[in-house]
Amino acid sequence: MPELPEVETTCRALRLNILHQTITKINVYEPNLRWPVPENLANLLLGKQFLDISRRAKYLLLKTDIGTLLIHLGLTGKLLVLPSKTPLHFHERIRVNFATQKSLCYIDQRKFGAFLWVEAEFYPLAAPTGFKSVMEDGILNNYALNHPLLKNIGPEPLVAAFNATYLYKRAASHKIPVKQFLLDSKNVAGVGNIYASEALFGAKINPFKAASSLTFADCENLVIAIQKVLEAAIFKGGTTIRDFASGADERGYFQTELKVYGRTGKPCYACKTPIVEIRLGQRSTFYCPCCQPDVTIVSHQ
DNA sequence: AAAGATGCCTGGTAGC
DNA sequence: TGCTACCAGGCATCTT
Repeated sequence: MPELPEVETTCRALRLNILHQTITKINVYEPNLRWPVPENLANLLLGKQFLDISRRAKYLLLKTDIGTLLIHLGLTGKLLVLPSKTPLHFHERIRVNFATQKSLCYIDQRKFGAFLWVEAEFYPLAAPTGFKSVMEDGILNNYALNHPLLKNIGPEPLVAAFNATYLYKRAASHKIPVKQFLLDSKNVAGVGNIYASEALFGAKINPFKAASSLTFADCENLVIAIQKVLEAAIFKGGTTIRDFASGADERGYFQTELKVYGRTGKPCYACKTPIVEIRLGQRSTFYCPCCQPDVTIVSHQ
């Protein structure tokens, strides 16, 4: 499933491959994604160019002069840039053809993704607090978009606004386990199930620990761990960008570096203790009971 | 008002 | 072999 690093890698690949190319044809083979694909999508996009491509959480924002195409990859979505003559993929739902004889192919087996349209009148807006650094860092290229799906999303994990001070303050009012806290995009954008477990391992924090009981030091460690694991995955994804053009992108980016996710019963890389799998908020959660001890306070008389 | 819990969408796969 | 349960991300909706 595409996590934030995959979406970011896709974003960068699209930027390299399809910016400023005139759209010549749009085929919608399956209009019933998570929400219906706008019926007039082809009319809207014909003759247009994508002038800017950015990411917010796990959403891709492809901007034209009249509006923005908002894409979410869902569970199984994939965007590939292929030669226009490439035969239709079995699970291909949408294809956007360019004058350059390239095509943007949206392949999504389970149709959980989304292709939505946001009129230009809803942007640009002043960047919300904390997002200016995105551009400054040169890591991401976000801009504000006034859309209901985006407006309640918390800070991007890789920007300066996401720091221990923010996290400590935010977590203080949330009594749920920190694992679930991290999965709520209102708290931090785009941290999915895999990276939540991985980051907690990196920070040596038990996933059951109440968010509100995190110490400031916990938050410092957690911010660093989240950023480290995401950046490492993005770096890895970056080395596979060429695959987007060849269509040979079948590898996934995170299979190599996972330390706890999916490693139930296997020895912890740090201490050899078997990794434990539990359910937390209907989600698989993995941790090392030795490296991430449950720190429930036991009172002694 | 804000936090937390639950349900839903699809389709492949594991287990029987 | 054919059936059911389960799982995934994240939004909508309901409850507290």
